[in-house]
Amino acid sequence: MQETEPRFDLIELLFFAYRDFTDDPDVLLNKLGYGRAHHRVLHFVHRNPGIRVSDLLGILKITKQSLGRVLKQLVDEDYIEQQHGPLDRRERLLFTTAKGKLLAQELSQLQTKRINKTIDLMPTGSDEIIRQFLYLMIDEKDRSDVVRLITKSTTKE
Amino acid sequence: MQETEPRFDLIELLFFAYRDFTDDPDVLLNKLGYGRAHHRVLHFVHRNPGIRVSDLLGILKITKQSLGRVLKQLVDEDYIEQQHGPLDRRERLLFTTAKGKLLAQELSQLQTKRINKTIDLMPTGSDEIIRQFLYLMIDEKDRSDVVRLITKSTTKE
DNA sequence: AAAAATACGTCAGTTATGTTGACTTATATT
DNA sequence: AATATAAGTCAACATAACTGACGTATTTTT
Repeated sequence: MQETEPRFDLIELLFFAYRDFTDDPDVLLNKLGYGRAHHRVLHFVHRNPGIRVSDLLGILKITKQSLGRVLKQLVDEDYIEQQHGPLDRRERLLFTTAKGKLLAQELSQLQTKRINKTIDLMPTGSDEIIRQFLYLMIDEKDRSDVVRLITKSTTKE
Repeated sequence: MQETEPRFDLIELLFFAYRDFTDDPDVLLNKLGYGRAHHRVLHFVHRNPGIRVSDLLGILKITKQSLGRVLKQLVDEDYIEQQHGPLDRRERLLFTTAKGKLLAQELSQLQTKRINKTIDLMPTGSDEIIRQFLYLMIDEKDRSDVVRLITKSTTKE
């Protein structure tokens, strides 16, 4: 059996980089009594206004029950609102409220700052290499879904 | 207030890439009844043979009680063994057993395969850019600690 | 029109992983 | 001898995930 030399450098850098990357939002979220689960839900609703519950489940890859708990809190506290689907009334389409948009922006600002500080220190063209690396690290079967998500609405307002 | 344009592309790529990156080991670990916490402990003990409990706590940034629970299982099931410190007998230095080394290797093989498959598809020199990016994403205060960890023992055997 | 499928929600119980706080034991340092 | 340190332990709790079963509204199929 051929043993590939382990890439401990990248394995460990990914671990530490991701930990600090998620820590900035976590600090703000904890002040509001929210966790990372709320962040993910708010983020993807913000980025995909009118997303259906079942599509959100598909993105997050969690169960309906898990989503239900955090979604209920976000709706109760007026960060997210639900509307019946115009064609199919069974659907509950999800939107961020003004309050929700603001929080989502604050959270993405924190992460954007860390990213921009980093990119600014690197050679021109690095960001394209990094995007490509992260893209190729995703399971092949999921890549087209991710591209569709990322290239979507720039959420201008 | 100046609004920086949010980097949704990198924010979301990081989310999906990290999810799939950790999913490979998770599948194997679940078969053994272990979770991600066990993985982290096993990994850092494997990479730092003879590490003290308190230093491991510093790396993982969890409490003694949390570590205690998973560490006890790994010791009981013969993946990790403890030895008294030769100079200070209060210390319990941690080592992987043969069984533990094997599992740690299998887990890092899975992650290494994903990394190498990715790097192979990219232009020469990309890995240095990626390393730099991940390094600079880490909190400045922690970078020297991380470098010390990463450049350590290549765990040859 | 009736039956089946779908979208969503909910109740109840479980697991994994983290937390605080208080205390113990062994050993080293002052 | 007194104090500090390294590690472990007991108890209680929080969060975020899980499974399984079931209910309700609505749409689609037969």
